[in-house]
Amino acid sequence: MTHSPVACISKATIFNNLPVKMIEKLVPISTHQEYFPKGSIIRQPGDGKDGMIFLDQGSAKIYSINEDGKETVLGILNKGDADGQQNLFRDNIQENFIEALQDTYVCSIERQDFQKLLKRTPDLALNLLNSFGEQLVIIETNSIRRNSMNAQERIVAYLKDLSKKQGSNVIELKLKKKDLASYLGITPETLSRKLKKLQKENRIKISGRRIILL
DNA sequence: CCATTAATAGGCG
DNA sequence: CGCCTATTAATGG
Repeated sequence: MTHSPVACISKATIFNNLPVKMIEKLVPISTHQEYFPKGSIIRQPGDGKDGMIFLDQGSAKIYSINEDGKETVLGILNKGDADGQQNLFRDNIQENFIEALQDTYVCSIERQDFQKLLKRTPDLALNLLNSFGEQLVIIETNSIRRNSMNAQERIVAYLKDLSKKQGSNVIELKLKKKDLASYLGITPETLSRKLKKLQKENRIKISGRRIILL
């Protein structure tokens, strides 16, 4: 498959309102189409990688590992999504893992290069800021849900979000159920039971990773 | 196929 | 609800 850097960058939502001219400026400072097979680690603590990444193809999960060796899924990246914008501004130590859920192609931009460009490109800064805001809302929403909603409510809320986002009552789960459970802050067992309960109550229909909202 | 991982089930605190 | 264990299903080589 041929790869156009411009097209690739355009797909990244943080850059999607930028004129082509500006995107072209990004091309020379970006690395394109690094390939990560399904299950491989894209980023991890101590890998020395510095900068942001975005997904050209595939999907990935962001997670951290606590003292007990258990992982908490913090978020999902889908095609066109970006992560690590913070790294463009501050010298961060990578504290999370990012793992490819499918065969994934990743493009990236280094902080140093980006900062220079940012200084001459105010529109870029604006877009980035908006993107930050969105992510903040998502993270906050999930955080609030974890604190104030019970397991079943969180599951339903999540399913509704996804339905809205995918524009259909038929939902395709990108995450394994154990990862989804982690993301929702519950155990896989509880997720499994609640889903079954919801199905029994005729609120959803489950077939594997496909769930239909009724 | 076999081996490993994921999902479900049931019991218990 | 989470944790533990057992069983079954799915996945990958």
